[in-house]
Amino acid sequence: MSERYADVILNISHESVDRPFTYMIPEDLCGKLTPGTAVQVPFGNAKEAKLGYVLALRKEAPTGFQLREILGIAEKKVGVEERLLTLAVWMHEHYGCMLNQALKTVLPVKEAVKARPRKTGATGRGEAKDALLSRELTAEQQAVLSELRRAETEKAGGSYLLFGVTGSGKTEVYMRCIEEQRRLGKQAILLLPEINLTFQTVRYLEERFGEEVAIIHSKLSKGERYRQFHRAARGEATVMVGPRSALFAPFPNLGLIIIDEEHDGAYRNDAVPRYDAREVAAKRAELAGAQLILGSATPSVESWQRATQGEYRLLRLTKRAVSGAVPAEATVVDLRDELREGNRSVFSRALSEKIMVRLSRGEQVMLFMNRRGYARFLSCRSCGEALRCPHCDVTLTLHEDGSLRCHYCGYRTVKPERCPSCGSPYLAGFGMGTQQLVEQTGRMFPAARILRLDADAVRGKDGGQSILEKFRAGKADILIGTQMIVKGHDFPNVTLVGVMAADTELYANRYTSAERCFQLLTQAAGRAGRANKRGEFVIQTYRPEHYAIQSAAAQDYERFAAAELAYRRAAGYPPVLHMLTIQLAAKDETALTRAAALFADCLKIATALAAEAPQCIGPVNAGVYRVQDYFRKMIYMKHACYDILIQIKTAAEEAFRAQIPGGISLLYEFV
DNA sequence: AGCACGCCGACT
DNA sequence: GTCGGCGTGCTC
Repeated sequence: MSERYADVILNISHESVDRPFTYMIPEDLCGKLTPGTAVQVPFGNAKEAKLGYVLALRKEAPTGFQLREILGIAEKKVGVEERLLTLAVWMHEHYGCMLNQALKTVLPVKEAVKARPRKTGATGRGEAKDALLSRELTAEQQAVLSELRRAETEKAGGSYLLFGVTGSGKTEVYMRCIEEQRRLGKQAILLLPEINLTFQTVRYLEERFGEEVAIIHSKLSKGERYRQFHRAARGEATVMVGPRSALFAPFPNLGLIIIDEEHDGAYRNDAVPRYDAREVAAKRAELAGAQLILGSATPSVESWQRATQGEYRLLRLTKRAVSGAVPAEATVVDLRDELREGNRSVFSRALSEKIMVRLSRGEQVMLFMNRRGYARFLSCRSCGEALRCPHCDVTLTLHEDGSLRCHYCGYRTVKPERCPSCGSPYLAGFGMGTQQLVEQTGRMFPAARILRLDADAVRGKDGGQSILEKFRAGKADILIGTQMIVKGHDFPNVTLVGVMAADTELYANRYTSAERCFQLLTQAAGRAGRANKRGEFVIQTYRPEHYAIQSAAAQDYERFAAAELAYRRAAGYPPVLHMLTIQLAAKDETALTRAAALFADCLKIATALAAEAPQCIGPVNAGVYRVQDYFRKMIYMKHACYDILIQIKTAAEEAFRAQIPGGISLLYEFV
């Protein structure tokens, strides 16, 4: 071995040392290091040795440095598999985070926790058996599987979009694919949105894969999490199931990555690095030569476009594998007509009639309203001023206990007696929230037992579990809530779902608002009617003609996707063009303005040097300009080629950092 | 991130 | 004269 030197990345979160350093490899470590090995190195004048990771081995040393020696291999650290390291570098470049932040993401647990006696799983064997396998596959499932198997023998890898209606048996297809990989001696990763990682799911998977499945979820302790990753690294586990972070399971011979409910927003990490698990999964699959399967009944438009353009192979499951469940019957109510006819209540006549029917039959109702609190804002009837948060550029939400709260920063104050700007005592609440909806529902249906589930109800005690259980047990007739209630939970006795104001989502100032609206409505529709009871679904709206509402009512995904893609094309939004958003934030507004202008200049210069010029918008103030006393400005860059955006961003950032001292935070996100 | 180096104010 | 403030700059 003539590789006498190693490039090491240090485990220090600071941009000034966020680059590799070259060290000599001492005699006794020769041949023992591979990319990803955790090592102890001397650094600067630091008294203690620093932890670092070998990034690459090299034969020649760079000149101009007095090289120092690696002290030794850091024990009790899981070495990073080489490809995972490559993945970290890729994430560093694509999401604008520091290398060591990317590393921390890729190796979620670095430190071994003292080995504790293993908890014997509370998993009772046998009970979940009936819920799974041994069922005959449908013809469609067979076809999908043989398609996947054929591709596997032709050449490893490939990406697939499994577009399957609810109840078409996607999960069974996943299970068979995972078993196939096991037979081939390869490992598989199954990603699920956190909300789907329920006790039942976990038990089902353990039934199916026994000791070979490693499951991670948010309630796991750090030590247990570490153990699961360690089992994957040592080959004790061959299947990793979990949320986004399960993507980084250190499997040596990964053969398959499945992302279930791929449209789910939970696949975007909201902390640094702001990665999209679907993109990272595609990259990891590419590096490992593994197959990638994205599954959904309502795919994201990005994935749909890729599938229709042949980048992903489209696999369809159009028929329900389970007989009985019928899609809910939808009614769209135009709220403008209600007002015209003199109905000033929040319940349209159609909705209140349908609620009455359910109540008389002893069936349950869910009402969805995407705004918590009592009233959206409090404003003065004399001068028109609304009460605003002193730290953010938003109005304060009125809560039923008389408090005024900021939903951005958590600021709280009591409702004043008089208007702070003119002294008038006439303050009135506008815009209804869930708390007021509970009140109004109680007035409208005095006999009904009502429960509320939103972020406020969830806070504290058991995270809303008792509310859900109470409702499931039939101890209430109507459940009122925010989007929390439409995700995941199934209540067999719910036969009516009402969306109080479908438009709130549409008016959100984002290019994805129609897609979000469609997804929420589709999920809400899915809550109505199970098995033998036909469900009904009522959408109240001021824009009944909108394609998101029309296609959600018709439960026609493809119609929605076509309309949405046409809109994205016309407006030049993703996935037609890639869009990089750059957010600059600072407490000092003047410094921010200066920094934003400087960044824009750096972008201009970087653009001039690049082969192709992206479209740049901004700097403009963020939709909510100030949050928690930080001012925020945005710059948007759009271009058909992803790499051009990365290249220009990287060059601009370098020039920018050379000129700006600090106090300005910079955030990148591909949207 | 750490730690040293360096160049100006009040102390035994 | 020197002890110590933290601005600036470097670490393979």
